Amino acid sequence: MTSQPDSALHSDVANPSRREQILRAAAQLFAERGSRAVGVDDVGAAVGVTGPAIYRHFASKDAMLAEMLLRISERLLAGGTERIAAAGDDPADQLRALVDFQVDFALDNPALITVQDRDLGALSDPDARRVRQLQRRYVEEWVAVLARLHPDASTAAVRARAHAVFGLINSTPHSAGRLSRPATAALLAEMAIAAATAR
Amino acid sequence: MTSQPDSALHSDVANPSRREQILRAAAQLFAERGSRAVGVDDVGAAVGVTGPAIYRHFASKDAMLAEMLLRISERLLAGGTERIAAAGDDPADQLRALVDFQVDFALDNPALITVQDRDLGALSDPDARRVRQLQRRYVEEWVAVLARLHPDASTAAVRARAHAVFGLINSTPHSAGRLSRPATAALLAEMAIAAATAR
DNA sequence: CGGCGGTGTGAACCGTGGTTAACCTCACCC
DNA sequence: GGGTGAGGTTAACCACGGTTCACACCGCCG
Repeated sequence: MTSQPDSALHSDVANPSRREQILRAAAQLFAERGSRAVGVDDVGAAVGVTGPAIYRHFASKDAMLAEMLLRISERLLAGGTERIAAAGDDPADQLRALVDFQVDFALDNPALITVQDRDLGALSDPDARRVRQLQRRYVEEWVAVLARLHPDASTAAVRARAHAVFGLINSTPHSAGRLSRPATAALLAEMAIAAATAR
Repeated sequence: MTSQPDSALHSDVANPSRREQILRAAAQLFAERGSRAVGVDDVGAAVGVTGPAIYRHFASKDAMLAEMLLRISERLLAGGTERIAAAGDDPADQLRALVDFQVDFALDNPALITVQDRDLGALSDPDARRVRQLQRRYVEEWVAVLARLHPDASTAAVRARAHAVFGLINSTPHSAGRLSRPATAALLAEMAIAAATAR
């Protein structure tokens, strides 16, 4: 799951294609200022290129954002499914696996977390629908696990619980900094489990 | 037509001044689409008026947003201080008071919650600084209480914990709907306390 | 060598949207 | 009853930013 010699059309972390560089820089800028507040020129400048050069790699600014959000949702859904499968049958183990996964993702990609819930509304209707569908499927993974831990709770309550746990873990971008990464991870995981299993 | 001579400069909930109507409509629209995506015309239309009419009540669109965010921060800080004072000396009681307060606020004003952390970056530097200062003071109220409950935790850890609890409670806008208000309030409060006191 | 696809540039185009200007109406008041 | 000021309206102004265009550069392949 690390660097392959890139036979498959440049998707390396070490030597990213220009397209990839743009996507990363854009994610960073979008997270800092909001997608509507950053210009195409800003994104270009961030990778050492002028604004219009972007259009050699993306059809439009909106297409850039759409691809960004779709990727995030896909990564989360795929990762969640995988972690659950690897965790065995005990719902408590599955919960811990999901929590660890989400905590790692949030700590590794605070910018993506921020963009995902701030700029979803800037997408075109069809794109927004696809992203929301992926997000919903991911949430349902959590709901299924939480439902087994709270057998007598309504699905509405379980879903609200899932969203609350996301909110807790995704608070990372707000508290970024002072605490060390492993300490933050341990703290968030502990709190998330406590919140998820409360009552 | 609607104007009612209000002894105290029109700040009624039942019969709000035009200025007040605008602020509320704007908060709603900003929450739904983001401040940069809603036009002055949209805000005007929402209160049955044309766009430029806004300028009879606000110096600019940015001034509108600034006043909105400043009020939120002030209400939170004032409310937090008051609830702590009314809760007595036991930090556990103080925590519960803060949690209940924040839960009520979040459930009563999901739009304001959304706008506050999404559009802070759209403020002018001086306005943003004032809002951040008020927010920081509110956070510090929480930190003080949490510190007494976790005597051997670093301030950085306690601050991260506070942000995580905010994230949990402020998840309301995402899970809005299906569950009844009192049920949601009870669930969020329970989870927040569990997360705040975990370990 | 010569064309060709891929990438980048500066200039120009143009819609959108915040803001201002000029004018209107009407309740209120001396 | 005419002046006044608050609050609206429409039309115009203007800056900003996404997008397109025409052109340049360059590595590569036949």
